[in-house]
Amino acid sequence: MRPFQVYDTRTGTVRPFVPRNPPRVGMFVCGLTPYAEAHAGHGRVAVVYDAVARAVRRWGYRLFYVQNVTNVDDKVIDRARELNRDPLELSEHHFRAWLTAVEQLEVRSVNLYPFATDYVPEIVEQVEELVRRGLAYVADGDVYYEVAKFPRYGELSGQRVEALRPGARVQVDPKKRAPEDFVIWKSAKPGEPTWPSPWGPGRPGWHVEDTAITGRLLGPQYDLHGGGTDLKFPHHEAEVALGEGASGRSPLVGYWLHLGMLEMRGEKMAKSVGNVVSLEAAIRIAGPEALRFFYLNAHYRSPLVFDPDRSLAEARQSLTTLGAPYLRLREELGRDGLARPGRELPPDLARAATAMPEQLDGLLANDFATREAIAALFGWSRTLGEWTAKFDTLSGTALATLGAPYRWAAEVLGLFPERSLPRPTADLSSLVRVALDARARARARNDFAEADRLRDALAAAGVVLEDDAGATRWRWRGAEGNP
RNA sequence: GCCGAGGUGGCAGAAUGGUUAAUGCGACGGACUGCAGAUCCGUUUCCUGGGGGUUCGAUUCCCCCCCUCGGCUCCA
Repeated sequence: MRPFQVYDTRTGTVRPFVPRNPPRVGMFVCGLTPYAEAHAGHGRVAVVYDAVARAVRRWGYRLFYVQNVTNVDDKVIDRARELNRDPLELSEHHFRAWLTAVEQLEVRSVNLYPFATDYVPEIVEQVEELVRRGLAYVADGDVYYEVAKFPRYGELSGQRVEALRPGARVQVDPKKRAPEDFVIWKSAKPGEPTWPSPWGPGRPGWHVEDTAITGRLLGPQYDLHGGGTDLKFPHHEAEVALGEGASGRSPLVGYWLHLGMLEMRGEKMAKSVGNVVSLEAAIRIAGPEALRFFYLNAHYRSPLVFDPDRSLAEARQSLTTLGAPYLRLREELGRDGLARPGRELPPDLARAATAMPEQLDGLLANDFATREAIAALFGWSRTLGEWTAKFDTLSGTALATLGAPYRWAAEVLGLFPERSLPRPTADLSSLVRVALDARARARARNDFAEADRLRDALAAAGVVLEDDAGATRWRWRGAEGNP
């Protein structure tokens, strides 16, 4: 297991990571409330924690990664009512769309997406335990957590209960003993999905679902908890109070990893502002590889400016530059294979290539500094710049050696997925070659009108040409992740 | 008001108590092209919100102020 360090919000410091039960690591990330289309900010959550999970696994830990789905809550119910749809069906629909989107983004590391409604028995059990311990009280079919009974409340976020401004955004519920108390079980209202409970039919409050799920799947104490920084308070603070209150053990979470917000030209991305770019649209505009690159091209804790007119185009250009040598390598290897004869690498270059993955791990092991790793990868692409013209002289093994840093990026950062490889369709390739020959002959007799006509026709068929010194290269459009 | 995260070149965005403050985008120039594109090479010396302090030295550490973003108890 490779040691690494990580910033923990609770202590406000970067600390060496020490799992509770090595090599096992439990990680929970607050997932979607699928009441509407996911937006580009949600995509950052999916991609960043995916990269975290990939790295932790690469470093030899046995990670179990859970991302919950809040498929029943006020927003889901309200929205379903507006649309005259069933709430659970509505959230199921948006969750499916979410899965489709994140799969395009190469998010492959989540072990389980538990739905809140599948954990109602665990939720009820936890609420009962809290009532039994005197930390929660029943009022008219609702159950509230009594914050005053949990002295550590506020430790995660640094909030002092007496300094809060009650009702700043949310109406204070008159049934509460204190404004800071929060509901953990809600009595049924007409037309809402409900479940039986000792306090009558009702449904879970928001915060408990997470601790009930993690209690069941990860135990009373686990290692990593992620989510947007906007959830730090009250949601994560409430999770601490619930989880530690119910189990009597502290801390609930070893390391809290909070993700910076995606900012739309200095404003938060929000439906009310009307500046939301849906995740699906961002994927369509940028291409999934470039969008993933965009998210990882900043430190996860920093806010990240998302300018729809610039960010995605810039990410796409950057990724093309970064991957250009790798694209060439894969073209050569895809055609001739590893056994291809040719020159071997100068020893220092071979050594540099072999050493890169370890260096990249080292950079990432410092609080998941994906941006640092990407900068180093750009350095590698620049090193290969002068070699790209000579790739056709190198042996297959030499080419594979040069590709090591990119394979690291594919494994850990999820860049350069296999699907962006040139399509190896030999029969079509021979047809393309026929057209290229015709075009070469046209050019030889200076018939450029005919040459351009052939080039345009090939382009229309998805074949991109590059005239280079002496030779014309071609590849399928989309090979660089450009649909 | 309180809590938290931030403020770095035209833009995005790293890092650091100390020679030229990464990297990318953009821009400009060049190579290659019939042209275009892609690719490659080079240039882009005057960039760390403001004011104090500590220090031989501060962008980094401390204090005050300004600004932005997130949160303030079922919230986008």
